[in-house]
Amino acid sequence: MIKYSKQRQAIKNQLLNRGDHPTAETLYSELKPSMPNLSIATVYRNLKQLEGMGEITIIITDGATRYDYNVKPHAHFFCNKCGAVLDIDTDREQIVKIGQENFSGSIEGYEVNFYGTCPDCMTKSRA
Amino acid sequence: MIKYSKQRQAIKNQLLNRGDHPTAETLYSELKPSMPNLSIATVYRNLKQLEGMGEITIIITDGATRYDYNVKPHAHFFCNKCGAVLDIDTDREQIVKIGQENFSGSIEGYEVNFYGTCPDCMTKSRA
DNA sequence: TTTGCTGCAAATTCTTTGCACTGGG
DNA sequence: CCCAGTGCAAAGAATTTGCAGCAAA
Repeated sequence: MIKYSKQRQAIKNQLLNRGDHPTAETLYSELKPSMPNLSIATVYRNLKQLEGMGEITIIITDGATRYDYNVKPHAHFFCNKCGAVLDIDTDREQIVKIGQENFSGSIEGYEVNFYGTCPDCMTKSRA
Repeated sequence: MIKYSKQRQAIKNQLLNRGDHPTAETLYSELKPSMPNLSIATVYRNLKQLEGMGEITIIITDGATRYDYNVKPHAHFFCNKCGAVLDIDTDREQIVKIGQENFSGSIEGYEVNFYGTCPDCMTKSRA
């Protein structure tokens, strides 16, 4: 049985409020001030548990793993200039269809990552 | 200037001959018998260098990083049953278009991973 | 000869685990 | 009460780095 814990609640809130894709370390250091004896292990344990319950999604990146509250199927965009990680809405049907075209197995899930220059950096470099 | 090294050559060959997506550890243990004082550090260094030169592609996975000789744009398929990593040909244009539909930045590259049951496992479970 | 490459081992980084303790149900 | 959840520190796994010797160019 899953019990309530204020640590888990705080982690969920933080992820939800940020709306972006922080690492476990980031969440930890943001929560630490208000919960001085929070442990990084607790953060990892809860993130893993939340993922198991389907409440969050993990994003495997070079270096550290990132976590995402978003439930809707979408893709991620990694800016090569500033390192930002953004969401891009994509149509599940279309993606799966493309994969299925040249593959006879069964596709149950997918993950799409785009790389390039984010709108912000494009604006900056134009200035 | 990049110098020839038999270690690097061996790593490239192994990657090319296998045709699949081994981890650095796998390559290392396969080459070790014929090169007894090969070091895992050398394997990592060369894989990173080859990636920088564009000769190979890295695939970031849960756990360990995998390496791929394939240059053509394609997607990867991860079998949830047997853990196999396979290639799926995909059309670059189509994928980038889908991303671009809801995003104003510039998409320069992408990576697509599919998850599901591979043809082999489908056959087995049917038996 | 010069400078990249190698092997080795130690160091890092990210994440997980063991354990005694606390607190929700 | 009982067991999931916690904090801490130690353990792990994957990868990187420092350095002295070796070997391409």
